[in-house]
Amino acid sequence: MKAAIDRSDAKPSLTAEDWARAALDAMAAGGLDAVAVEPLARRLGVTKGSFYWHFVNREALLRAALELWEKRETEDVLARVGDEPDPYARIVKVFKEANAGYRSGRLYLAIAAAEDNPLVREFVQRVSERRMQYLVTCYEALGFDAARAQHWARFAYATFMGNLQIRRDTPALMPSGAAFNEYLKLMIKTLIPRTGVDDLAAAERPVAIDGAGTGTASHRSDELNTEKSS
Amino acid sequence: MKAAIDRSDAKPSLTAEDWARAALDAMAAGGLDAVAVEPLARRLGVTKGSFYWHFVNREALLRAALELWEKRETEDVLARVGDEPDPYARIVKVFKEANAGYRSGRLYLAIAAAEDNPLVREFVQRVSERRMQYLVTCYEALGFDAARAQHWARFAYATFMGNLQIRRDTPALMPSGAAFNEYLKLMIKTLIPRTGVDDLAAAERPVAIDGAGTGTASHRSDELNTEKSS
DNA sequence: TTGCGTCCATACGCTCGCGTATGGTTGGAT
DNA sequence: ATCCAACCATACGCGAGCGTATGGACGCAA
Repeated sequence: MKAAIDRSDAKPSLTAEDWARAALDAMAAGGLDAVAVEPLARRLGVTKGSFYWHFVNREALLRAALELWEKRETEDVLARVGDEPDPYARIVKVFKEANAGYRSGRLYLAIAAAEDNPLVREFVQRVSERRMQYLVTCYEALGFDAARAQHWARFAYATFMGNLQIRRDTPALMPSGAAFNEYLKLMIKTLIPRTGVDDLAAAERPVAIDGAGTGTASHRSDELNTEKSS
Repeated sequence: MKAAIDRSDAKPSLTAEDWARAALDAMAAGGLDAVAVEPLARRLGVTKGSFYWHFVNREALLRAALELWEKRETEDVLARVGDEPDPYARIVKVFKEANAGYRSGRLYLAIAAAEDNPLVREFVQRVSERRMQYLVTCYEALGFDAARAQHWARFAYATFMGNLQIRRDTPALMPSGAAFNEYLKLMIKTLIPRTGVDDLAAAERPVAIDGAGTGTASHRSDELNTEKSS
């Protein structure tokens, strides 16, 4: 009855990326100082001897983890939505992805909380600015001028970040099911206004001016069957 | 020339609240695990011997600090705006206070980042829910029904929290001066809609129905001379 | 078989923070 | 003057994490 040891995916040696992944997991769960060599080694079923073969010290692991994070953040998140031609749909997708996933959002909050570490701060700043820049281009594609696009992008990004915070700190205040879809619809409708009717100086630009073509696209904020995993 | 020791406010013994204040400062700067006995003692110019006279252990200090924080949060922040009769002006004040102060916001982010600690989580949850509840009543006073008030309050609160995050993580993306006032004006105008013209189901309620009187108050979102200390 | 490089275990010293034990120094009441 | 309590310093043991120094075990090529 002694089950034969399955050698298929047991432990064919660890790689540096395995350590980086584990470091990110620990980060999401316990913050920066959860990225500790000995606890991680125990969790991976090895000892420190393994770690100090792959990395020179703890900071090297932290850097590897942050680089892996930045790579995921830019490749996966943005590249997956980047092929959407309609800027309106792009923003909607970002919002839906962000509020559905929550896992990467939670990781962001954990990493950003350690902004006192200069290395962490460097990565967080880059990732955050890139996200914002993406939103800015979306709003510019919708016909907003640079200043207005900046404001709306910041507005939307702040709302998105705040939703992550609410979901983490007071999950009871974040609705689910139909109420969540209503909430999402409200935010989307509010944060992506029709270009000429936006806010201040309403009569300045009568309608979408930028020749992006896709300007007054579908604008159907229904079929919001989000809600993947909590 | 040996200057006489100024006995006025030198060190007439420390109180437990002194320790709690120092703990909150440390928390804002370095997170939860910056609330360490010996480092705090060094910063206060004493030794651990002093600490363990006032508190039984580290957790007692943490609890005292969190209680002090909750007290500040409810007394100072809410009580200072609570005497404003107009609900519209109340929301505006909350937004302006929040975006100007930043010190209490930064502290919130630092504390909330340690949500893995059950004690911290308890306090964060209470404070956060109370803030939200306050906003909900504001929106209800504006004439929104319960569900809609919930959605708008959550929306506004999320935006506010996200602004804190942006200001901390990428301060370069947060404008200052006139541009900041524009940004504030945009958010206020967007997040406090006129009651009948709000969003979904526009024709349901023709105008402010709740007899709150102050419904269609001033709505002047000018004179936004915010910007106190960065 | 021998040799070498990869990957990891074991053992050690160091630092730092927690908690305890104990003694010392004040100020005020009697 | 005396005594007690408030307040703090000093010294110790403990655990945990970092980094180093080794010494295996294992695979693979010559």
